[in-house]
Amino acid sequence: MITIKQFFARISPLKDEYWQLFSSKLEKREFSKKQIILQQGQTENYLSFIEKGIVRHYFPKIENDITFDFTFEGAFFSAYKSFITQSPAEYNIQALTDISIVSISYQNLQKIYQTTPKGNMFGRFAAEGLYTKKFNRELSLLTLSPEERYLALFNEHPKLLKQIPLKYIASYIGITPQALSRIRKRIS
Amino acid sequence: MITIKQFFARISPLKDEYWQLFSSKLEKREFSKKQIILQQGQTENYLSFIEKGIVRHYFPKIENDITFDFTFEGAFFSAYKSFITQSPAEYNIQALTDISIVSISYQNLQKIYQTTPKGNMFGRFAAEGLYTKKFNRELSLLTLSPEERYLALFNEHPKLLKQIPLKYIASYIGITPQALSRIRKRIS
DNA sequence: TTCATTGTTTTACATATATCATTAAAGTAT
DNA sequence: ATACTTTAATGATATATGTAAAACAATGAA
Repeated sequence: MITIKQFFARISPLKDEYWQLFSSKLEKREFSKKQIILQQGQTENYLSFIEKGIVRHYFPKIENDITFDFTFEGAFFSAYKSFITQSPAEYNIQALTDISIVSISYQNLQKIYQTTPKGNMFGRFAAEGLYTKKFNRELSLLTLSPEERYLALFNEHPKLLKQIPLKYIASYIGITPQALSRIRKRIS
Repeated sequence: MITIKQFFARISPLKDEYWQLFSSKLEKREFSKKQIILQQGQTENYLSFIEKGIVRHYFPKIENDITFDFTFEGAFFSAYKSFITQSPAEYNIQALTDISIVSISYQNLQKIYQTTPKGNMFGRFAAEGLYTKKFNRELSLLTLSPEERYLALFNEHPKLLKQIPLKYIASYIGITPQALSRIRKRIS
């Protein structure tokens, strides 16, 4: 469990007065395991911070979903393109565990942008974080083997990973569930 | 050859008055083939539009560079993270051909942001484009085979691809030059 | 033009993953 | 508890890519 307040406290340029403004706009939301948080075709209304739990981003397919992202405790998520353009999302977001998230709506974020000159700081911070994550992901897919990607993920989130079904992790790594099962056997 | 003015004409929300303001800040720059546009460690000062030529983004390595991006005519490029945070770039950007680009500096872009209420529109547009490119790239690396990635790239830029050394394309696709050589033979 | 360097292709072999099939285990619903 | 469904593990086989070495081609510098 990591509260958004703790998270903010670590971002030095964002002072108390900003937090006051910001926290007044936050909405606490809860979802149960396997629940769909955002469905393909809906427009993303929130930028969300995970206080507890794990979230999965995927393209729903008849045969096999394509899982392309996980978000863990202490990080922001959103169907970002849908959020900033306010157009329909291309994919689903799902709770993999029971989760607690804290969200700010598109409308409220716009208000903050307009209320204070430093308003954009948070939006930029979130955008940078999401962009950096995608960038690192690209490098991971480009330069590491599936086994190395699994180990990297495992080292970052050893406990949390145990709560994710193997087939989703396999898809995220870019291999079949069979192959991941063998990798696990090999490295154990 | 695609001018930035033609590009702007296609973005309907950005009207003439915006173009007037914007174009006055643009700097035309030229680089010759193989020239380094931005070196690792330098801070990116520009967001640039390619009117003519091809650009390569890569991590310089002793043994083998890691080429992770190409930008072609008619698109924007920047060491984006370096640009928005005004901190040192992690990688190199190089001209693969003689190129003509049109750039706007960080300072001038900030001025535009402050001058007009619609100022952010352009910045957002550029950011969206770069984010979308990374997103599609992630899907490509996740769901396509190296051969399929090569064919996709080839179909998008059949002529331009001929101007890029095989080893850079191989790195971008995530395979060795030998493997790409075999793929080319196989599909020809 | 010549020589040296760099880039590309080819061959041989090792290996990891894909695919298909089967069995075991876990999870879900009745 | 039982039956049913989904997920995971295992085995056999095929294939694409990695690696290493060598030949060949293209490029650039002197």
